[in-house]
Amino acid sequence: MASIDPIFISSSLIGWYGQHKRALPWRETRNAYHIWLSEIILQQTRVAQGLPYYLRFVETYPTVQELAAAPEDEVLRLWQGLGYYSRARNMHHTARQVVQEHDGIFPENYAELIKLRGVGSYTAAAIASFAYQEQVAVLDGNVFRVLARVFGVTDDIAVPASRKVFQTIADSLIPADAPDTFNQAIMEFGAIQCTPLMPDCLFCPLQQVCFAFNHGMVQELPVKAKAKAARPRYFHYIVFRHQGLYYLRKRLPGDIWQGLYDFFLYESSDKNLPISALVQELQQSGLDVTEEQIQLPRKDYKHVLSHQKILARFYLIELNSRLKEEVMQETRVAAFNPSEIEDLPKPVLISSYLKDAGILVNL
DNA sequence: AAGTCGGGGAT
DNA sequence: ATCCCAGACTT
Repeated sequence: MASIDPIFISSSLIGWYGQHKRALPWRETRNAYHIWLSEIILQQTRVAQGLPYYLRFVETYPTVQELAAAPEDEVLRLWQGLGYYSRARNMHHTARQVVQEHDGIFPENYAELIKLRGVGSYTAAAIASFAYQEQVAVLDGNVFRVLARVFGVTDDIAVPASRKVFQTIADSLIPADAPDTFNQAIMEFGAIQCTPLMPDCLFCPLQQVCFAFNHGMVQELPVKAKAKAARPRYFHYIVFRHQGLYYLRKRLPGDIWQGLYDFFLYESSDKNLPISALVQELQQSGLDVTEEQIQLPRKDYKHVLSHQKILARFYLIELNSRLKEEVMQETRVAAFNPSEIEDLPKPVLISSYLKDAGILVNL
Protein backbone atom coordinates (compact mmCIF):
# COMPACT_ATOMS: atom_id res chain seq x y z
CA MET A 1 0.00 0.00 0.00
CA ALA A 2 2.70 2.44 0.98
CA SER A 3 4.79 1.29 -1.92
CA ILE A 4 4.23 4.54 -3.80
CA ASP A 5 7.10 7.02 -3.64
CA PRO A 6 5.93 9.69 -1.18
CA ILE A 7 8.00 12.29 -3.01
CA PHE A 8 6.12 11.61 -6.22
CA ILE A 9 2.79 12.08 -4.44
CA SER A 10 3.69 15.25 -2.59
CA SER A 11 5.49 16.88 -5.51
CA SER A 12 2.65 15.99 -7.86
CA LEU A 13 0.09 17.51 -5.51
CA ILE A 14 2.18 20.62 -4.96
CA GLY A 15 2.75 20.95 -8.70
CA TRP A 16 -0.96 20.55 -9.38
CA TYR A 17 -1.70 23.12 -6.67
CA GLY A 18 0.53 25.69 -8.32
CA GLN A 19 -1.51 25.36 -11.47
CA HIS A 20 -5.03 25.10 -10.07
CA LYS A 21 -5.24 26.81 -6.70
CA ARG A 22 -7.96 29.33 -6.08
CA ALA A 23 -7.00 32.78 -4.87
CA LEU A 24 -8.37 32.86 -1.32
CA PRO A 25 -7.71 35.68 1.14
CA TRP A 26 -6.57 33.49 4.04
CA ARG A 27 -3.81 32.11 1.80
CA GLU A 28 -2.33 35.57 1.41
CA THR A 29 -1.51 36.04 5.09
CA ARG A 30 0.49 34.54 7.91
CA ASN A 31 -1.53 36.41 10.50
CA ALA A 32 -2.37 33.60 12.91
CA TYR A 33 -5.57 35.32 14.04
CA HIS A 34 -6.87 35.58 10.49
CA ILE A 35 -5.84 32.02 9.71
CA TRP A 36 -7.55 30.79 12.87
CA LEU A 37 -10.69 32.75 11.96
CA SER A 38 -10.78 31.17 8.51
CA GLU A 39 -10.29 27.65 9.84
CA ILE A 40 -13.08 27.93 12.40
CA ILE A 41 -15.42 29.33 9.77
CA LEU A 42 -14.52 26.64 7.23
CA GLN A 43 -15.16 23.67 9.54
CA GLN A 44 -17.80 21.54 7.79
CA THR A 45 -18.41 24.47 5.46
CA ARG A 46 -17.70 24.93 1.79
CA VAL A 47 -15.29 27.69 0.79
CA ALA A 48 -17.98 29.43 -1.25
CA GLN A 49 -20.28 29.57 1.76
CA GLY A 50 -17.63 30.58 4.29
CA LEU A 51 -15.83 33.21 2.23
CA PRO A 52 -18.29 36.12 2.73
CA TYR A 53 -18.38 35.38 6.47
CA TYR A 54 -14.59 35.44 6.66
CA LEU A 55 -14.49 38.81 4.93
CA ARG A 56 -17.15 40.17 7.28
CA PHE A 57 -15.39 38.95 10.41
CA VAL A 58 -11.98 40.28 9.36
CA GLU A 59 -13.51 43.64 8.52
CA THR A 60 -15.61 43.86 11.68
CA TYR A 61 -12.92 42.49 13.99
CA PRO A 62 -9.51 43.21 12.43
CA THR A 63 -7.72 42.05 15.58
CA VAL A 64 -8.35 39.39 18.19
CA GLN A 65 -8.73 42.17 20.75
CA GLU A 66 -11.73 43.56 18.91
CA LEU A 67 -13.35 40.14 18.60
CA ALA A 68 -12.75 39.54 22.30
CA ALA A 69 -14.35 42.86 23.19
CA ALA A 70 -17.52 42.21 21.20
CA PRO A 71 -20.76 41.08 22.87
CA GLU A 72 -21.69 37.46 22.20
CA ASP A 73 -25.00 38.39 20.58
CA GLU A 74 -23.14 40.53 18.06
CA VAL A 75 -20.75 37.70 17.20
CA LEU A 76 -23.63 35.26 16.81
CA ARG A 77 -25.49 37.77 14.65
CA LEU A 78 -22.51 38.03 12.32
CA TRP A 79 -22.34 34.23 12.30
CA GLN A 80 -26.06 33.92 11.53
CA GLY A 81 -26.75 31.46 8.71
CA LEU A 82 -23.44 29.59 8.96
CA GLY A 83 -24.76 26.90 11.28
CA TYR A 84 -23.04 24.92 14.03
CA TYR A 85 -23.27 27.92 16.30
CA SER A 86 -21.08 26.40 18.99
CA ARG A 87 -18.24 27.27 16.64
CA ALA A 88 -19.03 30.96 17.08
CA ARG A 89 -19.40 30.69 20.85
CA ASN A 90 -16.17 28.71 21.17
CA MET A 91 -14.39 31.10 18.86
CA HIS A 92 -15.49 34.03 20.98
CA HIS A 93 -14.37 32.27 24.16
CA THR A 94 -10.97 31.53 22.64
CA ALA A 95 -10.52 35.11 21.47
CA ARG A 96 -11.04 36.31 25.04
CA GLN A 97 -8.69 33.66 26.38
CA VAL A 98 -5.96 34.55 23.89
CA VAL A 99 -6.25 38.21 24.86
CA GLN A 100 -6.36 37.63 28.60
CA GLU A 101 -3.95 34.72 29.01
CA HIS A 102 -1.66 34.93 25.98
CA ASP A 103 -1.32 38.70 25.67
CA GLY A 104 -3.21 38.57 22.38
CA ILE A 105 -0.65 36.23 20.76
CA PHE A 106 -1.86 32.90 19.39
CA PRO A 107 0.03 29.78 20.49
CA GLU A 108 2.72 28.92 17.97
CA ASN A 109 2.66 25.14 17.81
CA TYR A 110 0.24 22.23 17.40
CA ALA A 111 0.43 21.03 21.01
CA GLU A 112 -0.57 24.43 22.38
CA LEU A 113 -3.09 25.28 19.65
CA ILE A 114 -5.12 22.13 20.22
CA LYS A 115 -5.73 23.19 23.82
CA LEU A 116 -7.86 26.08 22.60
CA ARG A 117 -11.63 25.64 22.70
CA GLY A 118 -13.03 24.86 19.27
CA VAL A 119 -9.60 23.88 17.95
CA GLY A 120 -9.37 20.16 17.27
CA SER A 121 -6.78 18.05 15.50
CA TYR A 122 -7.59 19.36 12.04
CA THR A 123 -7.62 23.05 12.96
CA ALA A 124 -4.49 22.82 15.13
CA ALA A 125 -2.59 21.18 12.28
CA ALA A 126 -3.90 23.71 9.79
CA ILE A 127 -2.89 26.73 11.86
CA ALA A 128 0.44 25.22 12.89
CA SER A 129 1.40 24.51 9.29
CA PHE A 130 -0.06 27.61 7.61
CA ALA A 131 1.04 30.18 10.16
CA TYR A 132 4.20 28.57 11.53
CA GLN A 133 5.30 25.99 8.90
CA GLU A 134 5.12 23.16 11.43
CA GLN A 135 5.31 19.73 9.79
CA VAL A 136 1.93 18.37 10.88
CA ALA A 137 -0.43 16.82 8.32
CA VAL A 138 -4.05 17.91 8.23
CA LEU A 139 -6.86 15.37 7.99
CA ASP A 140 -10.16 16.68 6.69
CA GLY A 141 -12.88 15.32 4.45
CA ASN A 142 -10.87 16.06 1.33
CA VAL A 143 -7.72 14.39 2.62
CA PHE A 144 -9.63 11.28 3.70
CA ARG A 145 -11.04 10.94 0.21
CA VAL A 146 -7.77 11.51 -1.65
CA LEU A 147 -5.81 9.10 0.52
CA ALA A 148 -8.52 6.44 0.50
CA ARG A 149 -8.53 6.45 -3.28
CA VAL A 150 -4.83 6.79 -3.99
CA PHE A 151 -3.78 4.21 -1.41
CA GLY A 152 -6.85 1.98 -1.54
CA VAL A 153 -7.75 2.40 2.12
CA THR A 154 -11.06 0.67 2.82
CA ASP A 155 -11.40 1.66 6.47
CA ASP A 156 -14.67 3.47 7.17
CA ILE A 157 -13.82 7.16 7.38
CA ALA A 158 -16.86 7.71 9.62
CA VAL A 159 -15.26 5.57 12.34
CA PRO A 160 -12.88 7.46 14.60
CA ALA A 161 -10.53 4.48 14.87
CA SER A 162 -9.80 4.71 11.14
CA ARG A 163 -8.15 8.02 11.69
CA LYS A 164 -4.76 6.63 12.62
CA VAL A 165 -4.50 4.74 9.33
CA PHE A 166 -4.96 7.93 7.36
CA GLN A 167 -2.79 9.98 9.71
CA THR A 168 0.09 7.54 9.23
CA ILE A 169 -0.13 7.90 5.46
CA ALA A 170 -0.49 11.67 5.57
CA ASP A 171 2.49 11.92 7.93
CA SER A 172 4.57 9.89 5.49
CA LEU A 173 3.77 12.30 2.68
CA ILE A 174 4.11 15.77 4.17
CA PRO A 175 7.50 17.25 3.23
CA ALA A 176 9.61 19.08 5.80
CA ASP A 177 10.43 21.92 3.42
CA ALA A 178 6.82 22.75 2.44
CA PRO A 179 4.35 21.41 5.00
CA ASP A 180 2.00 24.36 4.54
CA THR A 181 1.88 24.11 0.77
CA PHE A 182 1.39 20.34 0.94
CA ASN A 183 -1.56 20.65 3.32
CA GLN A 184 -3.15 23.32 1.16
CA ALA A 185 -2.45 21.28 -1.96
CA ILE A 186 -3.99 17.99 -0.87
CA MET A 187 -7.16 19.70 0.42
CA GLU A 188 -7.52 21.79 -2.72
CA PHE A 189 -6.89 18.70 -4.82
CA GLY A 190 -9.71 16.91 -3.03
CA ALA A 191 -12.04 19.87 -3.38
CA ILE A 192 -11.44 20.46 -7.10
CA GLN A 193 -9.93 17.39 -8.78
CA CYS A 194 -10.61 14.32 -6.61
CA THR A 195 -14.22 15.26 -5.89
CA PRO A 196 -16.78 12.96 -4.21
CA LEU A 197 -18.80 12.53 -7.40
CA MET A 198 -17.34 12.46 -10.88
CA PRO A 199 -13.68 13.13 -10.04
CA ASP A 200 -11.58 14.25 -12.97
CA CYS A 201 -9.50 11.07 -13.25
CA LEU A 202 -8.78 11.66 -16.92
CA PHE A 203 -6.47 14.57 -16.22
CA CYS A 204 -5.29 13.48 -12.78
CA PRO A 205 -1.56 13.71 -12.08
CA LEU A 206 -1.87 10.71 -9.73
CA GLN A 207 -3.73 8.52 -12.21
CA GLN A 208 -0.88 6.05 -12.72
CA VAL A 209 -0.35 5.41 -9.05
CA CYS A 210 -3.95 5.69 -7.86
CA PHE A 211 -5.23 2.41 -6.41
CA ALA A 212 -8.88 3.30 -6.93
CA PHE A 213 -8.36 4.28 -10.56
CA ASN A 214 -6.33 1.18 -11.36
CA HIS A 215 -8.84 -1.13 -9.66
CA GLY A 216 -12.03 0.53 -10.86
CA MET A 217 -12.92 1.51 -7.32
CA VAL A 218 -13.16 5.27 -7.62
CA GLN A 219 -16.89 5.17 -6.92
CA GLU A 220 -16.44 2.81 -3.97
CA LEU A 221 -13.83 4.87 -2.15
CA PRO A 222 -13.77 6.26 0.38
CA VAL A 223 -15.88 3.89 2.43
CA LYS A 224 -18.24 5.81 4.66
CA ALA A 225 -21.14 4.56 6.77
CA LYS A 226 -24.45 6.13 5.94
CA ALA A 227 -25.84 8.59 8.41
CA LYS A 228 -28.99 7.59 10.16
CA ALA A 229 -32.20 9.31 9.19
CA ALA A 230 -32.98 12.66 10.72
CA ARG A 231 -35.69 12.57 13.36
CA PRO A 232 -38.82 14.60 12.72
CA ARG A 233 -39.82 17.40 15.09
CA TYR A 234 -42.97 19.47 15.09
CA PHE A 235 -42.61 23.07 16.21
CA HIS A 236 -45.57 25.32 16.95
CA TYR A 237 -44.36 28.88 17.35
CA ILE A 238 -46.57 31.41 19.07
CA VAL A 239 -45.81 34.91 17.85
CA PHE A 240 -47.19 37.37 20.37
CA ARG A 241 -47.58 40.90 19.05
CA HIS A 242 -48.65 44.00 20.84
CA GLN A 243 -48.42 47.54 19.48
CA GLY A 244 -45.65 46.67 17.03
CA LEU A 245 -43.62 44.75 19.57
CA TYR A 246 -42.88 41.04 19.28
CA TYR A 247 -41.99 38.61 22.03
CA LEU A 248 -38.87 36.51 21.46
CA ARG A 249 -36.63 34.46 23.67
CA LYS A 250 -33.05 33.29 23.73
CA ARG A 251 -32.58 29.57 23.29
CA LEU A 252 -30.94 27.63 26.07
CA PRO A 253 -28.22 24.95 26.10
CA GLY A 254 -29.26 21.35 25.47
CA ASP A 255 -30.88 21.73 22.07
CA ILE A 256 -30.26 23.21 18.64
CA TRP A 257 -29.62 26.92 18.11
CA GLN A 258 -28.21 27.63 21.57
CA GLY A 259 -27.87 31.37 22.09
CA LEU A 260 -30.10 32.30 19.16
CA TYR A 261 -33.53 33.91 19.44
CA ASP A 262 -36.90 32.46 18.50
CA PHE A 263 -40.49 32.67 19.73
CA PHE A 264 -42.46 30.92 22.42
CA LEU A 265 -42.45 27.31 21.29
CA TYR A 266 -44.72 24.37 21.86
CA GLU A 267 -43.34 21.14 20.44
CA SER A 268 -45.76 18.30 19.74
CA SER A 269 -44.96 14.64 19.23
CA ASP A 270 -47.56 14.36 16.50
CA LYS A 271 -47.49 16.08 13.17
CA ASN A 272 -50.94 17.51 13.48
CA LEU A 273 -52.06 19.42 16.50
CA PRO A 274 -55.66 20.66 16.58
CA ILE A 275 -55.92 24.31 17.43
CA SER A 276 -58.00 23.43 20.45
CA ALA A 277 -55.24 21.21 21.75
CA LEU A 278 -52.70 23.94 21.16
CA VAL A 279 -54.81 26.40 23.14
CA GLN A 280 -54.99 23.91 25.98
CA GLU A 281 -51.24 23.56 26.05
CA LEU A 282 -50.78 27.33 26.05
CA GLN A 283 -53.21 27.76 28.89
CA GLN A 284 -51.33 25.16 30.87
CA SER A 285 -48.23 27.25 30.35
CA GLY A 286 -50.00 30.14 32.03
CA LEU A 287 -50.90 31.95 28.82
CA ASP A 288 -54.39 33.39 28.76
CA VAL A 289 -55.18 32.60 25.14
CA THR A 290 -58.41 31.84 23.31
CA GLU A 291 -58.91 30.12 19.97
CA GLU A 292 -60.43 33.25 18.48
CA GLN A 293 -57.25 35.27 19.04
CA ILE A 294 -55.06 32.92 17.04
CA GLN A 295 -54.32 33.67 13.41
CA LEU A 296 -53.78 30.35 11.69
CA PRO A 297 -50.50 29.81 9.85
CA ARG A 298 -50.49 30.48 6.13
CA LYS A 299 -47.91 27.83 5.36
CA ASP A 300 -45.81 25.09 6.85
CA TYR A 301 -42.06 25.51 7.09
CA LYS A 302 -39.75 22.58 6.52
CA HIS A 303 -36.28 23.08 7.91
CA VAL A 304 -33.75 20.29 7.48
CA LEU A 305 -30.73 19.86 9.73
CA SER A 306 -28.19 17.04 9.81
CA HIS A 307 -30.02 15.07 12.48
CA GLN A 308 -33.45 16.66 12.55
CA LYS A 309 -36.12 17.66 10.11
CA ILE A 310 -38.31 20.32 11.56
CA LEU A 311 -41.86 21.11 10.53
CA ALA A 312 -42.72 24.51 11.89
CA ARG A 313 -45.93 26.48 12.07
CA PHE A 314 -46.20 30.07 13.20
CA TYR A 315 -49.35 31.25 14.97
CA LEU A 316 -49.70 35.00 15.29
CA ILE A 317 -51.55 36.31 18.32
CA GLU A 318 -52.48 39.96 18.51
CA LEU A 319 -52.57 40.85 22.19
CA ASN A 320 -54.97 43.38 23.68
CA SER A 321 -52.43 44.25 26.35
CA ARG A 322 -48.81 43.67 27.19
CA LEU A 323 -47.77 40.28 28.43
CA LYS A 324 -47.69 40.35 32.21
CA GLU A 325 -44.30 40.46 33.87
CA GLU A 326 -44.98 37.19 35.59
CA VAL A 327 -45.82 35.47 32.30
CA MET A 328 -42.71 36.92 30.67
CA GLN A 329 -40.56 35.52 33.46
CA GLU A 330 -42.26 32.16 33.20
CA THR A 331 -41.93 31.89 29.43
CA ARG A 332 -38.60 33.78 29.30
CA VAL A 333 -39.77 36.00 26.45
CA ALA A 334 -38.95 39.68 26.03
CA ALA A 335 -40.44 42.36 23.78
CA PHE A 336 -38.56 43.69 20.75
CA ASN A 337 -39.41 46.07 17.94
CA PRO A 338 -38.52 45.08 14.36
CA SER A 339 -35.32 47.10 14.36
CA GLU A 340 -34.15 45.29 17.46
CA ILE A 341 -35.20 41.95 16.03
CA GLU A 342 -33.06 42.62 12.99
CA ASP A 343 -30.01 42.84 15.22
CA LEU A 344 -30.72 39.64 17.15
CA PRO A 345 -29.04 36.40 16.09
CA LYS A 346 -31.76 34.13 14.73
CA PRO A 347 -32.02 30.68 13.13
CA VAL A 348 -32.57 30.81 9.37
CA LEU A 349 -36.03 29.35 9.95
CA ILE A 350 -37.01 32.34 12.07
CA SER A 351 -35.52 34.81 9.61
CA SER A 352 -37.50 33.20 6.81
CA TYR A 353 -40.73 33.56 8.75
CA LEU A 354 -40.01 37.16 9.72
CA LYS A 355 -39.45 38.01 6.09
CA ASP A 356 -42.52 36.13 4.81
CA ALA A 357 -44.69 37.77 7.47
CA GLY A 358 -43.45 41.21 6.51
CA ILE A 359 -42.05 41.79 9.97
CA LEU A 360 -38.52 42.20 8.68
CA VAL A 361 -37.86 43.70 5.29
CA ASN A 362 -34.24 42.58 5.17
CA LEU A 363 -33.31 38.92 5.42
C1' DA B 1 -17.61 4.60 19.72
C1' DA B 2 -21.74 6.94 18.97
C1' DG B 3 -24.57 11.11 19.07
C1' DT B 4 -25.18 15.93 18.40
C1' DC B 5 -24.62 20.32 16.39
C1' DG B 6 -26.67 23.96 10.57
C1' DG B 7 -27.16 25.29 6.40
C1' DG B 8 -26.49 25.21 1.57
C1' DG B 9 -24.97 23.51 -2.96
C1' DA B 10 -24.38 19.86 -6.31
C1' DT B 11 -26.20 15.83 -8.43
C1' DA C 1 -33.87 12.54 -2.17
C1' DT C 2 -28.81 11.94 -1.14
C1' DC C 3 -24.27 13.33 -0.20
C1' DC C 4 -20.99 16.15 1.89
C1' DC C 5 -18.54 20.18 3.04
C1' DA C 6 -11.03 23.02 5.14
C1' DG C 7 -14.79 19.12 12.41
C1' DA C 8 -15.34 19.59 17.45
C1' DC C 9 -17.41 18.35 21.56
C1' DT C 10 -20.15 15.51 24.75
C1' DT C 11 -21.71 11.28 26.47
